[in-house]
Amino acid sequence: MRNKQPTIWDIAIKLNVSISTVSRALRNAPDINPETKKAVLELAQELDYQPNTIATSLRKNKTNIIGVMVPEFVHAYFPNVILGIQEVANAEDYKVMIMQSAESLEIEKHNLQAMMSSRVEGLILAITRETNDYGHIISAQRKGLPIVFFNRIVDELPGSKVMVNDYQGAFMAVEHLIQTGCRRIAHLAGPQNLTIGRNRLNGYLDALKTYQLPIEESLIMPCNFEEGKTRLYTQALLNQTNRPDALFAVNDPTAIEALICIQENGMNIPEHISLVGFSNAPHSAFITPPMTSVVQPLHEIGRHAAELLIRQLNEGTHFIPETHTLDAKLVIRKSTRQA
Amino acid sequence: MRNKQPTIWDIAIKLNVSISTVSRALRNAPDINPETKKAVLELAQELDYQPNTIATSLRKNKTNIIGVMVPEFVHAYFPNVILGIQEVANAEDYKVMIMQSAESLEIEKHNLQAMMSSRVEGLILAITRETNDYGHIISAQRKGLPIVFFNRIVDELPGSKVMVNDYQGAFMAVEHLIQTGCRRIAHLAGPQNLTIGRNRLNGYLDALKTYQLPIEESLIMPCNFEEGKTRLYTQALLNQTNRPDALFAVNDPTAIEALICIQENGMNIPEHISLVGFSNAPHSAFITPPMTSVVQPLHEIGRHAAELLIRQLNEGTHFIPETHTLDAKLVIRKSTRQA
DNA sequence: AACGTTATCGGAAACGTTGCCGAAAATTCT
DNA sequence: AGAATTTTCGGCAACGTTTCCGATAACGTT
Repeated sequence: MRNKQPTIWDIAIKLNVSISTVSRALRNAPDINPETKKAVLELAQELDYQPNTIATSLRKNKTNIIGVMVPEFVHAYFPNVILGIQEVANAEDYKVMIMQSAESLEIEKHNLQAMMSSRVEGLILAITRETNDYGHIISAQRKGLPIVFFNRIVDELPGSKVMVNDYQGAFMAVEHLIQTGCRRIAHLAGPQNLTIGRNRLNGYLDALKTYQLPIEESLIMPCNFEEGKTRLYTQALLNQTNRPDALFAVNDPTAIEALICIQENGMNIPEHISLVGFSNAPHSAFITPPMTSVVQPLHEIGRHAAELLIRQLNEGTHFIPETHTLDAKLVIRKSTRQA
Repeated sequence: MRNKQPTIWDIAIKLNVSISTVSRALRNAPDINPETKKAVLELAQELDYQPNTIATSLRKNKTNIIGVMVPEFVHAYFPNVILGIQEVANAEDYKVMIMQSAESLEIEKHNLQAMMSSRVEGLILAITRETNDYGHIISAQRKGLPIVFFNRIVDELPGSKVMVNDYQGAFMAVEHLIQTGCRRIAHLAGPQNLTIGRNRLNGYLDALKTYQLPIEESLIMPCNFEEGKTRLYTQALLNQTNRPDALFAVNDPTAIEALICIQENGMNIPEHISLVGFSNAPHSAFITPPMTSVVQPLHEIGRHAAELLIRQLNEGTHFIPETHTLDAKLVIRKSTRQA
């Protein structure tokens, strides 16, 4: 059904010149008569000629495509990062090929092969949570595929990385609680085997130290991202005789669970107790009360990843991978007291 | 930097056969000795050979890529549709090339050119809200590009279409408001150049008529999907002396903006005012209060669109475009009163 | 008048595949 | 045995471009 699109051949025939000449006219080659160039361009316009990028890619051995693979894109996190990627990629005349691995290692492998087959020039990758074997990734890198990692970082793998500063984000959150008058600040902590859990705990601890508040073991609850547990630990905190006046949660789902528990106890946020989350997803703004949360610069993550990748593409072998750590931002809403 | 990947040439040399033979071995050609085939496949495996799809596409004049262009994908709507598209596309061995037009006609045109240039075999398209000139689309279709439209439908354009029954969904939503006792129901309307906007408005109007409620122009606000505008119009509604007791929003982002505005005015949902959205995004369940909303079968939309497109690709010129209309469902949550 | 320069162009190879056509080798049939 | 057939393979053109290299013509220089 697909009608053939016009080629430089068609243009050459109609103008009675060679395809070389047409080719020269269409790019900005120097050795061509301005008049013939004008004629070619006009005819190209008239025929609505679109260069066949397939042929160009084959000939030049360059696709101008960078791959992006993420575990999913139905939540706002990855789409927003991709937006940032596309911004700089488009500006640098790269196209973006997006794939999603659905949190499946099998699909990740398969997609990676497809990307190699499509000859993407580089890859921006967030691995699945079940990816514990890196053979396919290492193999691709060994074949010369530059990869930039983000969100899910594996220290052992070479390549540039873009991450957010969990420590600093946690510090700011707790600092804000302190500055708004809270003195007994509990932490609903994440798994300590993940750097994300450790870093956020450390930010919490250091903020307390900096402001010379005592650190109490009984205020640090290992919720570990586990649904249900948070509720129990929050209840335990509320039952303490000297109940905390603020909660810093390791992420937003944890914070929301705590919020529900607090409200069920008939307490008000932030009058009785302040609450801060750590955001993966920016819709924490829409709950009641809108939640104060540490938000990540999603756009910026994408921009940095794309910039790093494109720099590597340009600089070639003497590019040295970089790790960029971006600061998080504290967005103050209504779940904490006013300063 | 990119190390050259192995080609059938490399395999041919090492095995002392011709490239034709290697090619035959790699696809499932009949006229080849099983032993040589085995040898080729083993060596290909060992070298981790990935066929160059660029070359194949050029040679076969077939890219096996279908394009998808959407106005945005930071809200859950389009990503979920794309998921459905990918499901059937992958099953049929098509790859999906995703682009987003950022609600800009300029970008839409540019992307369409890029897609033509990349020789996508067909396109699944949701136009931007500012697309009122269809020259670029018609021109692409005239060149033989099959296009399936969804979400934003233009009746005048030929091609298959997948839509949800906006009229029926809107009718149900307003009917529910009426049945739960609301009498002054406002509509935060969408752009009237889009059928989606018109149909939802018509559903609203007909529901009012059916239940013999008066239609008031002052209750119909042209929010047009524009961020910021909704807030102003909602405020205007709340300022009316005889303020409405219910809002039916043309989509969820609009509804959420209205919700924020209402809450900022210190009013309660649904006690003071009921609110119904029309779902682009299924996380309307997680806001406070959880929002009553017309939900669309997003996955199914994607599946239908991809199936229609691929059928058209297979059947060629004697394919007759179809329009599929899928029913929406009203999910009653807490932003409307109980019946 | 013979030469070198310059501007402009055409020819042809190449990118990695596929697929047609025909050749050689192996097999079967008279 | 030779002929006919089948199996297996190699040669080659083609897909649409880019790019190198050399050719032609027009020009200016001695």
